[in-house]
Amino acid sequence: MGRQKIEIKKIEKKSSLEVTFSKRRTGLFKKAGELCVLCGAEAAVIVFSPGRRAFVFGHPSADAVIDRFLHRETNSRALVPAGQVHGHVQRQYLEALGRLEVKKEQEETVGGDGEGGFWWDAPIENMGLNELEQFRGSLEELRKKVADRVEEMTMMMMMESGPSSTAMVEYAAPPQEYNSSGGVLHGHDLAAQGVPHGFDFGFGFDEHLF
Amino acid sequence: MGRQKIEIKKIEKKSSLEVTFSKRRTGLFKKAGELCVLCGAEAAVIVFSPGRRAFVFGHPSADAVIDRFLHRETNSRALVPAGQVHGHVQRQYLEALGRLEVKKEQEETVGGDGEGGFWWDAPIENMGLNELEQFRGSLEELRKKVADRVEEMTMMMMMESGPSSTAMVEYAAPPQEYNSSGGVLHGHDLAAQGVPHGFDFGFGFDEHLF
DNA sequence: TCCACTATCTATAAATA
DNA sequence: TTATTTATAGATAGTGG
Repeated sequence: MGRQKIEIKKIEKKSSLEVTFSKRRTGLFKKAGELCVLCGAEAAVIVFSPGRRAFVFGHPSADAVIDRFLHRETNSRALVPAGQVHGHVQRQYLEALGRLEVKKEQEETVGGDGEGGFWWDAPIENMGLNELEQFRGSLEELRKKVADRVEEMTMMMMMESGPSSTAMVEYAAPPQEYNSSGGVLHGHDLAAQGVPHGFDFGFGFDEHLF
Repeated sequence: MGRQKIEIKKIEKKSSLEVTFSKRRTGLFKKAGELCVLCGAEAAVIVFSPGRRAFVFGHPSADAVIDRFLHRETNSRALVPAGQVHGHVQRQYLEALGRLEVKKEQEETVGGDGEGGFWWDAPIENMGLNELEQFRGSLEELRKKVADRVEEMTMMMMMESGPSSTAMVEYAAPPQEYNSSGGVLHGHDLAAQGVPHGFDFGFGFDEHLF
């Protein structure tokens, strides 16, 4: 919004950066305040400037909101960064990449023979109604899993700006399930049964972000 | 911004409030993200919906920023003695951290070894931009594939029910669901109770100088 | 069916380069 | 200060629980 469009990447010119920081921080706080008033929400915003100064907004107060958050006294369906993860992830990723390649090849031969295909390519022509219904449910769950994953990745990519990363991931999980599971990156439980998890077809920040 | 100007005061119509909350929260997070990228800042935003759910944004992570804020890990020219005001919260934070650690461990086991996980569960946190893009492409492909498959099956099932069935075969999920459009206001807006109405922007601003 | 969001489209108000 | 990009009000539909 301004005389010209800008790319969302780090501003190099120090003076511009400072001006922008100041203006946008103000705008951010204002919007947070409006959200609170308009919707009766409670919110806290903490911003550290590149110069390491802390700016805080809070309603009813930053501490109150943080406190409430830390208590997780709610169905934390929080969006939190999936960020900084442990060292061996890199290796995991490489392995995953490997599997990915395999998958692609398999996909190319889809329809060919039953052996190389995936469960979702099973012939449905001969299934009974019940079987079909179940099968479809599984497909839908898989679809959500994938859709969620795509969304998550989109978020990550939006924020991606070098080696550091930001993303919003659903912390999901109602309170009672908290101790046993609670991340979108899961889905193992069902996977073990050969049944993919969840479903949804909403893409959030798919197109008009940044 | 929008079809018409609105006053910044609590929205009374519940359905509008919910829609507005969702949209503005999204916008707020986006702006926070832009501020971080543009200015190399770190920020956390915590929002509690009137429905009392927590939504959190953070870069590099909400916990990191909150931690930094609570510990005043900056050149302490703090206006408020950290220990005094925040001691309580700090302890809670540590407790929360503990829970978090547990969660992380669980997450780590997901993609742990080659077997058991699916490729789409690969950790994306440390992927580079290119890799992310590729990965996302694959996910999108899969998503389409699955979506098509679901559609095909839906068709099949409709045929399968045949001309005899009384049609109302509640399809478990997507094809045609009822809609829940506009809501009558109900009233258990608990969160709003504790929130002072009609504020004029004199609240909550708090700059922590260091 | 209700609840609490989330998505999408357009016209227009606001943020901001 | 503006010109211009963006966010979002309003209307409506869809989602998962």
